[in-house]
Amino acid sequence: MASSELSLILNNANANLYPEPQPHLSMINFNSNTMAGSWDQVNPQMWTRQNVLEWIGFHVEESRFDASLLNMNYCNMDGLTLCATSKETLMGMFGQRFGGRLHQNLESLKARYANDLSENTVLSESELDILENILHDSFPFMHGPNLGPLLETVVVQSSIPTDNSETKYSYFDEYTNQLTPESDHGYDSLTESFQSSHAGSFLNPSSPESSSSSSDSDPENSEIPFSISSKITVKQEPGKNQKRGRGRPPKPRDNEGYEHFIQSKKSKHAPRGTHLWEFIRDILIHPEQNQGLMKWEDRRDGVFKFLKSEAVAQLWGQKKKNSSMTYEKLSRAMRYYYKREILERVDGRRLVYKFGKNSTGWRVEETGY
DNA sequence: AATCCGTTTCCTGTTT
DNA sequence: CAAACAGGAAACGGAT
Repeated sequence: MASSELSLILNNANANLYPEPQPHLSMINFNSNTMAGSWDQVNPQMWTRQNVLEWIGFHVEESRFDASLLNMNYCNMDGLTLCATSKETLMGMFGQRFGGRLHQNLESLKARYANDLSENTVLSESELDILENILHDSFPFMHGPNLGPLLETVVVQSSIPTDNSETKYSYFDEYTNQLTPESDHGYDSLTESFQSSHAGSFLNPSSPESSSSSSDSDPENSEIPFSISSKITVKQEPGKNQKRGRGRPPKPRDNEGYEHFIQSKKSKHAPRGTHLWEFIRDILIHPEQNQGLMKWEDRRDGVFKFLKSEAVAQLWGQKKKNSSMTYEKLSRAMRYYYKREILERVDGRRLVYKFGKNSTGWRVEETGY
């Protein structure tokens, strides 16, 4: 291949995949390992505040949403409260897109546990009254008609089966071509220009935590607008079907979840740029951008192939500011992934690899296509 | 300062 | 024969 052609490919691919560094992003890392957290194993109605935070964080990561625009007050609620929140309200709190996305995902999670719940989640009249009052308190900006659906969410939706096909990941459609699904290290990608143009206005207009990096973000003083589960309990047969994690829940201590929400990016594994496997994944899931560098061999199984191995290596090197990167060296790093089960071996097929169980963000269900 | 992690570099040998 | 694959060993650079 002529070197000019190669450099053209590299420049285009890099420009497409990684357009502009975006310093304001990635201020928050909700979960450095980016897999769904423990919330994924638990009925949303049983989520602790921590679970809710992790869940929001997961979606922030996954959609590469600019977390600094979140109003943290809106994130401080438990699962029951969350489940009681209507789509409209979520959109009001988190914006049309992100709120809608959260809602969609919440619906499918609720549906997943609908059967368990239908027999247990019955609120008494008095509980309903209390709930209604709480909801009024929690959403003072909402009036009459909005609360009806909110209540219905708690009482009715938990028993709705998975029939609302429209909700199933359909939110991905509008993101599909722009989003890099979750990634634990917030490196720049083509999603970011998208981010900045969509994350705007709705959130955080008055949030005290918004951008101030200084001393004012004091979680102790932040308001906690929602708390239902602390005042109301869902009726359950004692000891029956209590779908919650084993043992003692992670030490919560009010507002610590909030703290964690803010801090985790700083404290845990800070961003170190992308990992190789994420880089590869992102090439694959943006086929329109990848200049024929790689292709899926089996999309569902996560099997893929290098078409231009040296070009990919150059691109990787370019990203790491290492002009001497070669496929030979890159492939050594790939082979290290076998042990960690980020990749699986594919025997007898040259330049073919397969994503393993410890990789995320490449599946159809995750990317939406 | 020490250590850990995820590579990067180099190398020898094997397979396709 | 060339290109890939396999992995050991050691070095490296960033982060904790």
